[in-house]
Amino acid sequence: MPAKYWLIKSEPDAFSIDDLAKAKDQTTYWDGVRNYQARNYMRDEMKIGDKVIFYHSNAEPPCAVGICEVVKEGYPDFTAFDPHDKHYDPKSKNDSPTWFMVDVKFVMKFKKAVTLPEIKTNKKLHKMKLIQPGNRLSVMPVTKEEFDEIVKMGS
DNA sequence: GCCAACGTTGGC
DNA sequence: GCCAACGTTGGC
Repeated sequence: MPAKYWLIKSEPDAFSIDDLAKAKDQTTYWDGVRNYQARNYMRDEMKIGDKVIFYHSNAEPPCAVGICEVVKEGYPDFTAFDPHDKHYDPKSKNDSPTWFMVDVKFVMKFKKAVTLPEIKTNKKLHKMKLIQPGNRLSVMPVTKEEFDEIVKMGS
């Protein structure tokens, strides 16, 4: 199975790529996703070694800022079990979790952030889910071509 | 801070 | 099962 390519969004105020680079083992668990489609991607399709674009949403400007990779495949998002956690969800039970997450590890930060306007004006990226109206998925697949193009724009 | 786009929830 | 209300996301 060849590696797949993904894009994950984070608000830099909450968790930025620099936070990931500084994290223990430069690795974090991608918790708090409470969207079924994104959940399915993490639970079923993201595999160890898959490459992931790290995207800053709600930034000025919004931009792709670097790359990380999947180091642990879908497992229950335990933050959903903790009533004190911001992402607590009483629907999710230990024996039948509703929500899943993966672990990602820092790979590199782009020399130059690739901004949303740049992505929108690049013809090769017109098909990206990211720029389709109304798409608010925080985890989404990208093609190898799109991934390579963004890496090229960022270096 | 605003608001459009959506997903989810809950009353019926 | 419909649909209005509500909450969240995320660009601007």
